[in-house]
Amino acid sequence: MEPLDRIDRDILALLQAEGRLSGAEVGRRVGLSQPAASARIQRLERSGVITGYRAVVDPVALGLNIHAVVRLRTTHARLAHALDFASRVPEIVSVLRVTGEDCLVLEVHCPQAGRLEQVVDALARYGPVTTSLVLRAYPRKPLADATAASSEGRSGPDRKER
Amino acid sequence: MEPLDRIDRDILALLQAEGRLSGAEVGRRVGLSQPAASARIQRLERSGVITGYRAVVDPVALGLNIHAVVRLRTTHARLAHALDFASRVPEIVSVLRVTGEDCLVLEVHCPQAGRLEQVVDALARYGPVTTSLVLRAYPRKPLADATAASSEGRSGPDRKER
DNA sequence: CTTGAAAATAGACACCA
DNA sequence: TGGTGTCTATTTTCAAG
Repeated sequence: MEPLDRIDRDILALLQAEGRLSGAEVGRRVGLSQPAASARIQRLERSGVITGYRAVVDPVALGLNIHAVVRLRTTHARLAHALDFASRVPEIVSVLRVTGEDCLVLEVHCPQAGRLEQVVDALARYGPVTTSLVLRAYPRKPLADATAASSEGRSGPDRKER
Repeated sequence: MEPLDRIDRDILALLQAEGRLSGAEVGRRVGLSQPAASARIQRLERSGVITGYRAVVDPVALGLNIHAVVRLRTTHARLAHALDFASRVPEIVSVLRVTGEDCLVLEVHCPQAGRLEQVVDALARYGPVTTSLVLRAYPRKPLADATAASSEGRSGPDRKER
């Protein structure tokens, strides 16, 4: 679990943007030979930094025209049931258990409003629900290493670049 | 933009789970020859169903120990500035513009609470903010084609399997 | 869509700087 | 650790059925 150096961070940025790059291509872009790049990638995979690779699919291209964020406020007793329900509904693609008034923040992709209504109604069995339609989803950003420089000022001890 | 058949949906499920599968391996698993599988994958890519491939990175492995959902309620005039700010802060990895009281739902990954405080404070310049710490993120599910069968009942016209 | 062959590439290894 | 060269395994592309 060594801290990642500059090259590791570059590799992560590359692979988060283009997950199918070959070791040789990654090497080319970060200034390393193919074996060296492949070795680093393997190290990142084995150490659990890279947990997998996913194809990204466009919801609209699948007819999933409605994207919503649903917040659910439930009781401790009902939480497990709500989670179980959420895990069984394919339209609920993301489940976050959070602190605060709401207990769960869910992301839902549905073909039409009617289906969203069904999902929301079903969720409402577990507690009060707040539904927001997503008007626009901005492109998700890659995760950057905590030691990487940020654009905003920081507090705490001086940052030292390794 | 033909409707996807069963095999296309299987391929999407496979690739959303394991984005680096080869055409040959995909073919094996869906019962197709390698050229046929590769052709379908290309078709899905070119038609915009598959928009890319990403490596998935573990935030904790990067020292990003704090994961939060921040909801921002801002004015129309300030919205553009808030979006601009969000795009410049690497810790803000997801931005959703939504309907309802809140205008934006943001996901933030920070190394420590101090950094989250900075981000939240900065966001608060654009309007009232509600912050929830993520206690647990359940694994994201693959997107399933709208024509695929769901576990819950549905309304509207009878479903017909093709 | 399948099979079969060819061309291109990627990944793995051994050895050296 | 990284670079080079090489060898092998895979992949992809293409021609034909």
